[in-house]
Amino acid sequence: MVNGGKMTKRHADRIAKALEELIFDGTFANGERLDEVRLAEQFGVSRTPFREALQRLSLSGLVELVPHRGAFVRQPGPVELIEMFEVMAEMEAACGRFAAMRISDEALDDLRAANVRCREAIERGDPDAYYAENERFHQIIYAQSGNAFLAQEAGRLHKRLRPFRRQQLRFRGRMAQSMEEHEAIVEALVSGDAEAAALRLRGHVAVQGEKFHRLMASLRSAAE
Amino acid sequence: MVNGGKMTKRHADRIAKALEELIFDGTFANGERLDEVRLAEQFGVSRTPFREALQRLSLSGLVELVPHRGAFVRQPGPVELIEMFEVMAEMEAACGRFAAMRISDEALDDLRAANVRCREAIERGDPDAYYAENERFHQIIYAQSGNAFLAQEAGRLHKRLRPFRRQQLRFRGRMAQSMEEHEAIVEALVSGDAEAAALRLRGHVAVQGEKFHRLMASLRSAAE
DNA sequence: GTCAAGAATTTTGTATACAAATTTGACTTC
DNA sequence: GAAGTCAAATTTGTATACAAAATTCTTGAC
Repeated sequence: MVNGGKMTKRHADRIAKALEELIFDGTFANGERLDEVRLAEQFGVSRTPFREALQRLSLSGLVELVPHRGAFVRQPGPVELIEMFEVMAEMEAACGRFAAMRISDEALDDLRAANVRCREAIERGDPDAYYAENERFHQIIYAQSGNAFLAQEAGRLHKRLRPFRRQQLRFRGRMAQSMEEHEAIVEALVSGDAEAAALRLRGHVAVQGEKFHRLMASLRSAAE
Repeated sequence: MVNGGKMTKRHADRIAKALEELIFDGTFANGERLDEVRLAEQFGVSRTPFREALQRLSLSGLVELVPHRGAFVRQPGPVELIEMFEVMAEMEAACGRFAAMRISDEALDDLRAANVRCREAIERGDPDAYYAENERFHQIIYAQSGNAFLAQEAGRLHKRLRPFRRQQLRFRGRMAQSMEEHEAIVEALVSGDAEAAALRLRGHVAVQGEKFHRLMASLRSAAE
């Protein structure tokens, strides 16, 4: 019972979301300080709810809150990014390991359906549609881990890495490869092979080899 | 650069820590509402920093913040607890997998030293000392994963589960068994066997078989 | 010209005051 | 007597005012 989709009209919520977007978008540069008075006024609220929003973002790691100094946006650097992907890979592997034993038939159908739409998106050459279905694919696996806590944590990290994962798909041939990996993952889940599911999901998410260079390249371009 | 041990004198920090303790200790019952005005006064501060503290605790999952209703302490129930231990086991397994390849010789010595002190604690029949060294053992492995992000996440969850892990050690024979598992883990790390390290750490942390019943029993007694 | 010390200014942290929303209780009605 | 409705009273959410800390700018000495 986690305040299911109730439309909260709290200013703090709205601002936290907005700031999150602006940080993801790169509107705010990396070390930039978020001026409380200026931005609060810009959002049309007082400092109190604005600071609440900052508090939350600091716990998500998007801003660093230095005592008596202010809030600074904190984009992950190359090292931290690699680390986060490493953890993401392990989390997805864990989800896959559990899901192999716990997934429902309906969910398997949903995965297959998502993959079909993925393939259609590739044929249309539509990376956005592909990304949307890819997202759905992974969310299903999180949920089917049968572990709500794990699903939540995986979702959190996924959200944080979203812009970077998205970027990765724009590289030539990656969508097709990703597609094949998806199908191998479903196959492992269908046959209930926990280790294979874990291994394939880890490999699917892990940033290694060519993917590593591509990530670094995208980082460099983002920095300019 | 995450504000390393700097002694912050912010009220919000102090109160967040204090509340955390009180919730862990079970001073606050499960669904209990945390009255802002009463508790803020009790802590000798105004509502503003007190609410900041609540915000943080809500993001750690220790309290649920219902809009326009208040803050309610949220002790994990049996299901969530099992789920959290499941994730903890996977995280430690991941730490072990990485550490097997990345651990330093000094850290291996530290692990052996911690184990020696563990054994001494058992001989003295001192569960508190054992727990302290056990904690150290695991923290070393987190750090030696060579992944600061993973180490941080593992540490967070470890902290959250601390009271329950501690309780587990009080059961007859568990310390000795835990000790053996520690040594098997070190052995795997020494030989650089990533899969063995992961497997053994997962098994060490996982709550299954007899441990499950014990956890349930301790929960029941805590509820009364 | 550079560096240091200190005052002025800016900015964060906290307290208080006010507004909005929810809960509670009384009163009415069936 | 029970249920519904409306008003009073809490209680949360937000704005503003004040205090404390840090930064910046000025001023003076070497």
